Amino acid sequence: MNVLVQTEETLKQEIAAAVIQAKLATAEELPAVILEKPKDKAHGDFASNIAMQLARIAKKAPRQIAQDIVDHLDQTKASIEKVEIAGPGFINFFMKNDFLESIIPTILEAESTYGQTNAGKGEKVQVEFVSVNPTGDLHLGHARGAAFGDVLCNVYAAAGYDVEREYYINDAGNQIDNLALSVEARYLQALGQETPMPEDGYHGADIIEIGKKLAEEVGDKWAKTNREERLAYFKEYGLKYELGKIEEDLEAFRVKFDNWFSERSLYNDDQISKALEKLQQGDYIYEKDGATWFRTTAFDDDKDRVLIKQDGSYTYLTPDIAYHKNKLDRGFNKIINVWGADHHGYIPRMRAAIQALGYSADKFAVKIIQMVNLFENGEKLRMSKRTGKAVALRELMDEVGIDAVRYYFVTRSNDSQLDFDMDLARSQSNDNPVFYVQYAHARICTMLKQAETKGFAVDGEFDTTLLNAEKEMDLLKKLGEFPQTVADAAEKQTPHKVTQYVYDLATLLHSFYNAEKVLDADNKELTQARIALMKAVRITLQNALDLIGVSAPEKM
RNA sequence: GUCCCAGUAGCUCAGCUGGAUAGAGCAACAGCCUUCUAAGCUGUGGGUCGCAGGUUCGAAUCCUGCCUGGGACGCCA
Repeated sequence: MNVLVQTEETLKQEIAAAVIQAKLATAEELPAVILEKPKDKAHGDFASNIAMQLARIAKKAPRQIAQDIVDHLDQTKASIEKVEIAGPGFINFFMKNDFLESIIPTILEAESTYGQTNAGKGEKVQVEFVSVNPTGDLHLGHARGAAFGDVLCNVYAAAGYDVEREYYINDAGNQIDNLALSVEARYLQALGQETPMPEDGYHGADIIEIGKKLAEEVGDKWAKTNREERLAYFKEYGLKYELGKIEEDLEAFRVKFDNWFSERSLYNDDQISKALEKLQQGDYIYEKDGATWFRTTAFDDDKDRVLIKQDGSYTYLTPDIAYHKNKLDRGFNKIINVWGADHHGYIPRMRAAIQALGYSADKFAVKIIQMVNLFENGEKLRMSKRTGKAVALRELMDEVGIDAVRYYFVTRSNDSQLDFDMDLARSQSNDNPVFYVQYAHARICTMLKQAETKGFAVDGEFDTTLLNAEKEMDLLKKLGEFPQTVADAAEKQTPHKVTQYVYDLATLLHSFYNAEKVLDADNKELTQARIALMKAVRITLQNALDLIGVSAPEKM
């Protein structure tokens, strides 16, 4: 198990015991003991604010309380080297260094599994993301959602959750009919006929491509047949083409789904009417103005929502409710939807639906991916699917590189808008932090190769107690944090914490590299210990990069 | 008008459940390669944490109001 976490737990227990022994509070009154890792090393390895928290209960000055706690603390049991009371009443703990000794062996043994925990206890989680309508290319904004969703899933899996990735295919409804009409227009144009695009048509280059392809494959065959048949064929043709392209692009972006869920399948076995029935049973449905309404205001929505329009067709919401029912019925403890910022207004009605279906609202979570503003030549570019001028994911991967794009997108918090500068991304300069991290990994690989040629045993015995330099201690502590960082990232659904972590670790490695020489023929013992340290850092860097979906090159 | 997100260094952004002197990268400035990769390291300068109240031992963080930017408010999807 994770040594650092264990040390922390023991310390917490000892503090709690000391508080009770010192009669500062009863077991019932005692608040949860919180240990933080101080930013400033002068404040020790852990710091506790328990004395301040107890000020009211114990009716004493915080510093006096802190002193009482320290007096009753079993320092040996908690592996404490030194305790200090500081500031308004913080207790700073300096731990014995031996708590770091087991970190390297732990990592070397765990190897690619280092960082994994059972924090999630096998809880079943489903993440639905991307889910772009199959009517055009994936663009920049989708890339952000794809990177976020994918890394979130990786993090979940590493933290011991049972996670499934799903893509919801909107293969029914209006937009698909529009696709057929757009394909038709492009097809006829490819045959040389003057044909206007439909009003709500899709203007992307991919549709032009489909038109040309069709014209080449079948000539004017479809120009002569009746329109209904033609459109039906074009719909399926376009759908298949677009989906294929999306899947291909995503796979190139290193995103693979476990499940591609078709909206149409909901129609096939009456899932929509069953969902409607369920709402009906709860009396959340009523008729008005010739339409069928869902009383979402019963669950804090602004207004009620139409489910069945006057013309008898469903709104987008209706099959979506059935879809969410389907997901929950599959037994997930939590379903997470990753949506673009423009859909955030949709959350209250979906949450209402979840509750009206009889599920607890906290099983349902939405992660909103804020907009990406694209800059080129210092100018902001508009992203519009309609006009087809958006920068495609494919283009990004070709020009910027997959590693850089993925890394960049998961560096930022999902609910912050971000600027993407095409010129900067293209430049491949050292402005790009992904190289910084990859370089750290490559550096270690080079050292390890050198070690072999210089006759050091790369898999030999080593004594970690020799690692006493400040930079070595910093590295060890950081290495020990990794499993907790991953577990935190999963629990808080903040994959960017892993990116921050890997960057920090790379910084410590570079700093260490410049301060200390690893391969030293005059000090074989220390060299062996440092080689082991380097191996542990390399493994951790690689594992973290794997979570982000970025490659860990052996040389650069 | 209602709702959501954001507002932190010149720029792009971190800041965990409230904690000690608010951080990083880029940009600026000054150093470091006969020694394991300089895509690196070390140091310096740079801040009314949008504004005003409140909560308390303590607020960038929580609450209220306001300001600014973006987005959403369809029997579209």
